[in-house]
Amino acid sequence: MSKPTIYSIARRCGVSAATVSRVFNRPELVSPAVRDQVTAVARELGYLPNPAARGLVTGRAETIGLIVSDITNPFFPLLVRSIQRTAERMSSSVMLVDAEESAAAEVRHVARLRGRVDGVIVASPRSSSAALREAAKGLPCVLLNRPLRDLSSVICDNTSALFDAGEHLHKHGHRRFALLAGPSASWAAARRSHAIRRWARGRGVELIELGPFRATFKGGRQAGAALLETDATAAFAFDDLTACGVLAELAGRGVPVPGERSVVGCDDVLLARTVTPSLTTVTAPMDGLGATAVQVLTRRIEAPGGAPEHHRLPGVFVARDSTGPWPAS
Amino acid sequence: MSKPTIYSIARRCGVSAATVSRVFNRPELVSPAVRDQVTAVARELGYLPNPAARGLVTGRAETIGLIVSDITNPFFPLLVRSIQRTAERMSSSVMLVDAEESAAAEVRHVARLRGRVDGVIVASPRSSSAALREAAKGLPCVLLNRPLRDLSSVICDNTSALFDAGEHLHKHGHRRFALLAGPSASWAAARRSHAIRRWARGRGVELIELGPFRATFKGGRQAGAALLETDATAAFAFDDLTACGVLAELAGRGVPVPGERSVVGCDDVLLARTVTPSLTTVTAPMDGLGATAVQVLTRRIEAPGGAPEHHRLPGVFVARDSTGPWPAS
DNA sequence: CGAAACGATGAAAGCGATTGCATGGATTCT
DNA sequence: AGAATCCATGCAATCGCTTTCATCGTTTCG
Repeated sequence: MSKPTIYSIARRCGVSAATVSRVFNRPELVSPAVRDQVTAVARELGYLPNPAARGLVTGRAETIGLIVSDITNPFFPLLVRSIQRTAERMSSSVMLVDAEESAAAEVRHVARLRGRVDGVIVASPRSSSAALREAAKGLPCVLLNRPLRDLSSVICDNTSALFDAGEHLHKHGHRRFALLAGPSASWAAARRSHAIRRWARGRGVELIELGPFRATFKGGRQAGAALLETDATAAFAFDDLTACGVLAELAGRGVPVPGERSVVGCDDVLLARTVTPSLTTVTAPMDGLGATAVQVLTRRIEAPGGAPEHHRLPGVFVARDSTGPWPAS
Repeated sequence: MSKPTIYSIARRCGVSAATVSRVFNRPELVSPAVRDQVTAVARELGYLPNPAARGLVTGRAETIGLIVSDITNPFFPLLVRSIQRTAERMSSSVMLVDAEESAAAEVRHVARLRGRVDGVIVASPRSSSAALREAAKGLPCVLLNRPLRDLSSVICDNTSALFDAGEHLHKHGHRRFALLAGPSASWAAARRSHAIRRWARGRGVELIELGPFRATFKGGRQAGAALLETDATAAFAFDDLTACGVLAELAGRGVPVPGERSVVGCDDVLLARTVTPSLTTVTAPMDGLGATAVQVLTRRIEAPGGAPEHHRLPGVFVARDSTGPWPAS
């Protein structure tokens, strides 16, 4: 007994295959009686439409591709989850691909995905803009955390939240700050550094720039060590992972946080709430980012001609325990 | 100018579509001259075979499904990466689905995947054995970290590594141990607890059983608190995440590790090397687990009738800085 | 030299669905 | 009542590819 098809159902119901197809796609075109019978038989036989066959005629795979630069980065899991949820609501599946931090792999993978998916989301791409543009040619594509004029993009803007972070520290009495810069190839790193510089200049406080450091725990430890060679009392880490490294380094050297130094992270990954002390950071609107990306992509899939959309979602500052008054009360 | 198909290529080359198809699938059947010409024209036109059309006739999607119980658990990223690599080598893609810790979602997702994939890997399933069996009926399936007679499985066995861990601690002078049990629904947790109990009994040392605790950082902090109410000098945490929680709790209360207490984790996730002190733990052979799972699945896809395979890969004990002599020297 | 074997190619039949068009019976309008 | 609509359904083409079988020109062998 091979897999049930619309034909086996049609035969059993004494109708044509077209009618069976309609029952699933345009039920309003079928009389209630037939509709019910077909539905019943389909269930009984355990019928499942063949996606390949459907895809062949509709030209849709009902699947989107998601390329992440590094799946081991704690930033991504929540993003993936949010994207998956949204996609599922639009009844598409997600093909996840990990580029393992390689720009080359990134474009290779969008090439591979082409044809198997209706469009792709590239999260925090490492590739050059030119490479991305080329790779996405003729394929609906949304960039996450990387603006690019001719492609759609959804970015998280932490500028104002970082201002808030600065103000928070300033109010606590801090006057000498350290900027622990992230990887120079990262658009987000550049943007964050820029925001912090701007704030410091506007506030007229001292800003010591260190780095760039890699966006890893280890990079954070190095940043922590570098921090201790300055007399900055508060530091902006590139992201939470780095901030955790800083925390670990300071803890290892017996430097109390926030007693002697305050540290702020960025992104608010799971880790941020769980380290000790819990991280003061900037919450990225993960759900919003993922949902928006999927929606924009869906729009581009349905109207491939349309103009690229650009969305900017703000992060929000959240104070926890890694920042405190200076001098310590 | 619509997408190139084997027909457009065939026309341009003055051959039949069948020949073009053969060039890609059974090149040895085509004369070198024709083969080269077709290849050249295909490249020139940017031809890509349509997976839906191919899938329709071959019945293969060249895709495998991967269901993880919780993508935010640091155990998974490396596993995903390894599975993806292996799948890619067999030129299949991976559809990743996060079950968000829900048993119901797990089986729902394997149902959804059915038809879109050639088979599925379910990693650390939460569902009941009966539910899994039912869900996998007629679909090639491999379970990761959950043995089940009638389905194939690949499991990581830490029994002997945990013995090593015990011996390591015993040699360091520890005589009173705590077992911080993991979630009762987890097969891995049960197995680990069992191994530790067996070792302790064999060694004739005292074992204080605490828990079960959730397999989260927070669960770990609770476990840490519970640990401090006993006079055990060394503790076996369920996994690294939990162990990190324990470490954080002890650090928060000013209890030096490994000075006053030793802690061992399990899995050796990225986190384990990066926390302070770095975790003594049991390294899971991630690459092996992922690769084996994909290979077994491939075999089941190609020979759906075959008997289920069961693979057991041992973890290996690795001593780092969270364990030390007792009493401290 | 004729028969057998072979190698390269083409014609055509699906794979399982969607969908535009035709059909025919029932309903509604004048 | 006859014409005009409308609704439910069927027919058949189509999506792009794979694959079996037939064909036909060459080579090889006895």
